Amino acid sequence: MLHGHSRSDASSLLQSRGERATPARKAVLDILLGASSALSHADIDAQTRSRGQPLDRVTLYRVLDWLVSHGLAHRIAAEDRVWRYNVAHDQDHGHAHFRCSGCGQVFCLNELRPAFAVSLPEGFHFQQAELTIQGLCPTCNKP
Amino acid sequence: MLHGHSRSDASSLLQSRGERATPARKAVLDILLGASSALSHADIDAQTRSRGQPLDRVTLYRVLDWLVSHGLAHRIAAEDRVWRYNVAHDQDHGHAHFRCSGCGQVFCLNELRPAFAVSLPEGFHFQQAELTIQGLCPTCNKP
DNA sequence: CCCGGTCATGCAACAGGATTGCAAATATCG
DNA sequence: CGATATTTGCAATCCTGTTGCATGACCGGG
Repeated sequence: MLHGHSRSDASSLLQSRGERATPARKAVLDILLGASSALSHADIDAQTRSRGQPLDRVTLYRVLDWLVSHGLAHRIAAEDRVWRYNVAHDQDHGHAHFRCSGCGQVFCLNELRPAFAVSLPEGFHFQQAELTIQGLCPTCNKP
Repeated sequence: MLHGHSRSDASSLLQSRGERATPARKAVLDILLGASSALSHADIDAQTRSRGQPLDRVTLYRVLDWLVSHGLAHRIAAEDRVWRYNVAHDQDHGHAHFRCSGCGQVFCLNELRPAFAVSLPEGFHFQQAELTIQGLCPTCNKP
């Protein structure tokens, strides 16, 4: 998987916010920056492990929570009841997600900003909407 | 909570499909028919218990699975990673859900059929879309 | 430079939801 | 009625995620 990010991106991203750039945070953020789809805790754990710098399960959970609460990552709940994370893109306007019914991977569709006219039943108060599209990802779509 | 369903609705619904109308299925389906929002396993368990006909945890899971796989119920995964169920309404066109950020309850919005122009990235194959709206339910919306 | 406090990490134990295996009970069909 | 298939219940297990607590790293002030 080719991509243009390097370790330093993660560091500088953290530093530019005046936050501590600890090894765990740098590693996790770097992994997220290099991912092409949203990653689960298990995915990230596997990557830290294969990089030879395994993190404690709990530490990983806490780093992810920290990244989310500091606006650096975004957390997605999918049908399989597993949290998935990706780097937060600009605003947190309710964007759309794509879930592959073949492999279960979740992709963020940042471009897609569907307009829909919402008319809720009496008494309901609207706050935010999220669109989830299900289908086949490029890999699973191949014959 | 007033509603017009009775035990016999569940029975006849099952029988009209030529399926076994066991006590467990009748009870669960009846509960679902009388619910105003999607119910979790715990919700349904509590109701069977308060009715004096408690079901085994596992039996309840299996009855729910059975109902879903036979098109009688619909299963929803919410942010809290708890399955919720409601009676399946006609077609299974991807409909919309409302999740209350106050109490966590999930409501099915059967009427809402938002139109959105989906243009997926190259290689992705569309199957179905689902809209989740977050906000406050009538109860939590009261001052 | 060192001390004291704050923040981060790791380990262990736990929690809650859901699933699996297996045996007993129940229903269906010939 | 008896053979067969389906349902139910119980126990044990799994999987994801959390909490408590002690240790270790970092930072800022003297």
